[in-house]
Amino acid sequence: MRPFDRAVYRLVSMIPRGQVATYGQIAALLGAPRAARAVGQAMKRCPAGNGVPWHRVINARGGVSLRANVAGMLTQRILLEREGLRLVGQRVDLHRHRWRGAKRRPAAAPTLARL
DNA sequence: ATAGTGACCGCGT
DNA sequence: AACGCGGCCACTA
Repeated sequence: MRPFDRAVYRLVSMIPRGQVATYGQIAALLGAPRAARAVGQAMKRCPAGNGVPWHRVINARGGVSLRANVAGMLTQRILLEREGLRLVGQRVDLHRHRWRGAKRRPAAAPTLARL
């Protein structure tokens, strides 16, 4: 398993029950604020039944993202509802449930480091 | 090493 | 408010 993937799973595992994080948020916490898509790919490859609360990762609009299997989307929504999240239509109320637990890392724009 | 891909994101119609 | 477009960057073939 790739280091990046592990880092993503480790972070996702810290999201408490009843709260959610966005792909971009996870990316930012990893120090790569522009790598939201990569986080999505990591989640896509997330092995099932490994204890990682994959359903707590949603997109910036509070919606469930899944291309391939529609069943997966429903599953995610059901899991979220089961955790008592307040849904506004098809979307999670981010203002209310966004995870604020992890500390930001020193930051210093990683994009600049690339120059 | 290079080119293609996408469970994203933010901004402009 | 909803939709489209282009940038992004880690991963894959």
